[in-house]
Amino acid sequence: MVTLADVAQHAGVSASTVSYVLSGKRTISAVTKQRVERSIKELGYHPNAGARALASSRSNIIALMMPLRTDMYVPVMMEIAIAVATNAREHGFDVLMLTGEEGPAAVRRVVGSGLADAVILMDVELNDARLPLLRESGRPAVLIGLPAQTTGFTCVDLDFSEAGSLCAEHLAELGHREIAVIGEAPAVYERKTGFAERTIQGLRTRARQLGLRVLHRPCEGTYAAMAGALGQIFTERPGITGFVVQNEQAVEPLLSLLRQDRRAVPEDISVVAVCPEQVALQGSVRLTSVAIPAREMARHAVDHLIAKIERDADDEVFLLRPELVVRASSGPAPVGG
Amino acid sequence: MVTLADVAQHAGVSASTVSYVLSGKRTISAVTKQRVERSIKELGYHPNAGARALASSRSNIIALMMPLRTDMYVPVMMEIAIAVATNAREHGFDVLMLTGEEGPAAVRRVVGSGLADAVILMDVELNDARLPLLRESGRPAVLIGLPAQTTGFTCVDLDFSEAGSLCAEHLAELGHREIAVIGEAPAVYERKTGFAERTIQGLRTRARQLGLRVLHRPCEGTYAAMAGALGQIFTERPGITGFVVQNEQAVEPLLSLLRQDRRAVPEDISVVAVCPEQVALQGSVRLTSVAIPAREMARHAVDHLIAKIERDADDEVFLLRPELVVRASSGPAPVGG
DNA sequence: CCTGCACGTCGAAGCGCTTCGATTACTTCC
DNA sequence: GGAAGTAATCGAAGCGCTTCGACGTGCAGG
Repeated sequence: MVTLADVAQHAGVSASTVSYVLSGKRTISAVTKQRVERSIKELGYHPNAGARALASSRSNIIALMMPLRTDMYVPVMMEIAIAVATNAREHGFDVLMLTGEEGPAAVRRVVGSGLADAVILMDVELNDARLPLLRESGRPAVLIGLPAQTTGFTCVDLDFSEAGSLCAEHLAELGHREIAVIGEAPAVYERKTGFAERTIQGLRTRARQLGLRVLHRPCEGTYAAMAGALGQIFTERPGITGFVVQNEQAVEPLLSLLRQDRRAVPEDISVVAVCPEQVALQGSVRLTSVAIPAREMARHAVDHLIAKIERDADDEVFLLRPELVVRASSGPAPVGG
Repeated sequence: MVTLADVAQHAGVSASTVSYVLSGKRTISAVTKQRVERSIKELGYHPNAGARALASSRSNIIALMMPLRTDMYVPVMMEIAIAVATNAREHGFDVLMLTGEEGPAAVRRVVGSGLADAVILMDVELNDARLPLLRESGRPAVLIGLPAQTTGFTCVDLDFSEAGSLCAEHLAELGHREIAVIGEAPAVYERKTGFAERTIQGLRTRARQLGLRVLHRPCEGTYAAMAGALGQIFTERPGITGFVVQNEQAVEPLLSLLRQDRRAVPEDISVVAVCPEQVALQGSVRLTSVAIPAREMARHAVDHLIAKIERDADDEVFLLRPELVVRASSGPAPVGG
């Protein structure tokens, strides 16, 4: 194992000089710098992470706490995770992956031991047990999601309320008067993550203003569940001509069932989804949708976290503006509907 | 920040005693032990990870190198990642998430700096550029997947060849004589990950023995691609009555298109999938399938890696035995087919 | 009674790095 | 021409932990 001292000796300088070449925290002459850099390369030197962390009390590691459950938004979570990792690397940070398994204790452990310099929390619940711990730890943190109480944290999320509102607007503009919202599985609502509620609330508010009638049904993302829900929905409200779906797993079942039911999309029924772009593009119908911008969220989260670590930036709440893209699944309400 | 020394002082013992209480590497009297443990609790002490790593040259971190691309097997990857993390924690290890982005350099960095004690590589290609680096680093490593040259590594993977074989057998037993295999997207084959090839090869070998005629078509997991492929397939081989699908994204498009085509599953057409259990259970039809056992793979990988770290266990190749579960998507070949 | 051995504890060295003065050698400016 | 500064480098302290050897103590065996 090659150490700083080895490099110093090889280059004929002191250890501190090598360190300063590496960190750039003091001016070093071009000649010395080159000599040191050559030695580093020749010896194949890699600074020891542990020693570095100990001496500088900075690990250059960000902890990313992921949801344990894989029942929801898997692609989004994965995309966020990968984007966080990629982005963090650009700032010289690595990412430690924590699962929900360990619960709030994980936060204490990772932060208390100085393993991570900062934390990103995914799948944040309204009254998340991890938040008080994190707050008192004083470590920089960014939440992906929106808890009830945001003080002390930077939060990044899609403005789901606005997303819901956009969906209502779009369908209203197309002349629809009665719509159904297929929501996430009931478990998601029970978990109090907030985003599902915010969507439906934003949608309802706008719908009221526009004179749109709304029926909301949480629904598991299986064919069976969807078939059940759909039957009920049409029995209860035969006049429904529009669907808003916020449950990526439910999208294909819905489309497939409508097809079996001889209801044409978009001629008879319009469908708008709140889902990752990929889902909207890849299904049997190119969906009119509001995208969930996973990468952008990850980018914001990491950038802000780094800013907090390095020059302790202020807390902020980033509510990303949703955009509705019209594709092939929505159209004018059928005449006489 | 509370240190070992603080705890020692508070408990009225020396620092080394505290250390030994923590590690259990020397016998400590019950009395002292309790006293120390109380002090630890009272002071809220957390050992500093950096100092520990420096002193012991063990970081208790495993690096998990994930595929960058999210074009394939996302749920499987995610499930593996989470299972790896969960499992590692049970052994007192944390998991550092590396993406493919950085390429082989990531291996060098993480291993050279002592950031990680060991590495798990996912999405291993036949002649993966990371392998030589890893081999010369001498760090314990486990590969998920099967490269051309396995010496020096422990590998964990599903026995895809056997999986293919099982699919052929099942369809042959049901009386099918001509089948089609819907494979992964062409890009997956070009990438030379091997598993897709192994499946088709195992399937072909068994099919030959059983007098089964096979048509193999790699296919993107979109409706459009699937529609195109399906058209071609039935034109080319109208007698086909069975499908084997190894592309989780293609499963629903296939079922949906068959339905539109008025071909009933399983009466007219049998479908067998090689996919995660969840996909097999959640679609419009409960699929006869060979499961991809993500968790089991993760468990094997972590357990063996820990064994290598702690008592440097031998390299092994774990080829998990696939199991075909019969569900609603396969049945006897139609008479006169 | 002394030797030998296990047990329980301590002290000190050292892991590889960062960082804070201190030092030296030049400039620059009045 | 000397004071004052600046640039480039070095030495040493110390980050918080692990670990090795040493040092009592108490007890069994000869």
